[in-house]
Amino acid sequence: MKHASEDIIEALKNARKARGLSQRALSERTGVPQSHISKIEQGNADIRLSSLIELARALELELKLVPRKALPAVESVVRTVSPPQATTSADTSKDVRRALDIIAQLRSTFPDLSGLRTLQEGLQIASHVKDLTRYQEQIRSITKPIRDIQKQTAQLKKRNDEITLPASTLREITQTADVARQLRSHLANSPQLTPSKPRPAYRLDDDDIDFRQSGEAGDG
Amino acid sequence: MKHASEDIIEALKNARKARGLSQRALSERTGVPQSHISKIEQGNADIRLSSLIELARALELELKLVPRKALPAVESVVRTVSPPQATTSADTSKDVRRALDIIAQLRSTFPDLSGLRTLQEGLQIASHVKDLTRYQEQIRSITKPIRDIQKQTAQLKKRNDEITLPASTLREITQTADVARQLRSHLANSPQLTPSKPRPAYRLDDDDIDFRQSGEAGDG
DNA sequence: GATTTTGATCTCCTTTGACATATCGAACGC
DNA sequence: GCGTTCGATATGTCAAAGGAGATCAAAATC
Repeated sequence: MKHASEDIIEALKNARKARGLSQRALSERTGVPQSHISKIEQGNADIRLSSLIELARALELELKLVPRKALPAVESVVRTVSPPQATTSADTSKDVRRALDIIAQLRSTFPDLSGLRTLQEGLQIASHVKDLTRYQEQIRSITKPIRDIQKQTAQLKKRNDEITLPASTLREITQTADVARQLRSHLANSPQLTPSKPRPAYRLDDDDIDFRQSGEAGDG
Repeated sequence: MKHASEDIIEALKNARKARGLSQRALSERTGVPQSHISKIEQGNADIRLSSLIELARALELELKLVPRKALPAVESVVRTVSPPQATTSADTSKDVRRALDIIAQLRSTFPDLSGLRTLQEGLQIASHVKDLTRYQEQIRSITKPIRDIQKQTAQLKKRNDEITLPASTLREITQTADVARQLRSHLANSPQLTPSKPRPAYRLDDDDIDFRQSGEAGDG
């Protein structure tokens, strides 16, 4: 249905996840059925004000009507007071591992997508870095699209025999690959990389990649 | 029905009035029937998110989900960016005159309510002050309850023959009377009072009161 | 590999918002 | 007085939310 409410709904969803709550957990706190929460987060329900407030309160959020004029200032304040989020480095590592699994699947389905390999390279290097705190944002911007793509293909798999990727998805892969390339060069210069335990000539795993600033020059 | 949505609804209502829009005018802009807007502002409708956003946008407001932690900061910012409101002194004078009319009615119905006399005194003094800008807030906090009380009694009048005031209303009158007393003492010291045209020994109108710090001491 | 968790989806039924339309009393202006 | 505007209400219709289930596939966990 997609209302103009997207932002609010998105914020609600993010808040729930940020607090580590499942839909069912939130359902128990609020009395709102899980099925309904799902519909809401999907954007398939035009929720009532009382319900919205109820959900928001359970997530320690308050609904505010702010003058359009004051919006930028308010957003800035919110960003300052409650920083982007405290994702732990451990969470990020988990994300990386999960994304690598997904990429492995995807690569077997789409062997000819070079972008996937670039993504894999970037993430594999990242998976060997102990503290990913500094790279959280970059990594998230890689892992998130990957999960999205997987969901897409999963849906396609259910219906069709033939799996095809829409142009938009291909473009997303390309863009994300750029981020992965950036990440790789950042990490290559990182003091964090040399450490851990000595690895035989940088050969890491079975399918692992040599990540010393390997040429591949072109960046776009 | 009274949901926790009160604040939002109140803000919406205030925003409409601040922009000088009638319910019908807002209705035309948004397509939402006036009858519905009335119900909403009355608190008798649990509005849907899409409708709320629509109304808000028409009033140049944006709905925001802000972390409870950031609330004070946000409220402060909003106050700074969009100042309290520009009620004109003329509007205030009008409010005062209207409230005086209402009090006259109320006093004839409830001759034994001394609080009403205190209110009348304060407002009558105010009605002779040219520029009420400095006292807008105080005056509003007097006139608003008066109008509310009138609405209550008006409703009672429709049903019953006997008109009685609930204890809560009596308490409201007492509290408001305190504000009126404050206002009177403020105005008594105001340079604005002496002015206008010479009045015969401060006898103003037919039912007017001598407002040089007149005793009347007792408050109960 | 087996089990639990999670989120999406469906059904059945009740409640209620949204809209249209009309009326009402109070207040204001002419 | 007379017409207008304002906000509050009433009635009837329709679509969608709310609520209580249950089911299911994919993920996460062990």
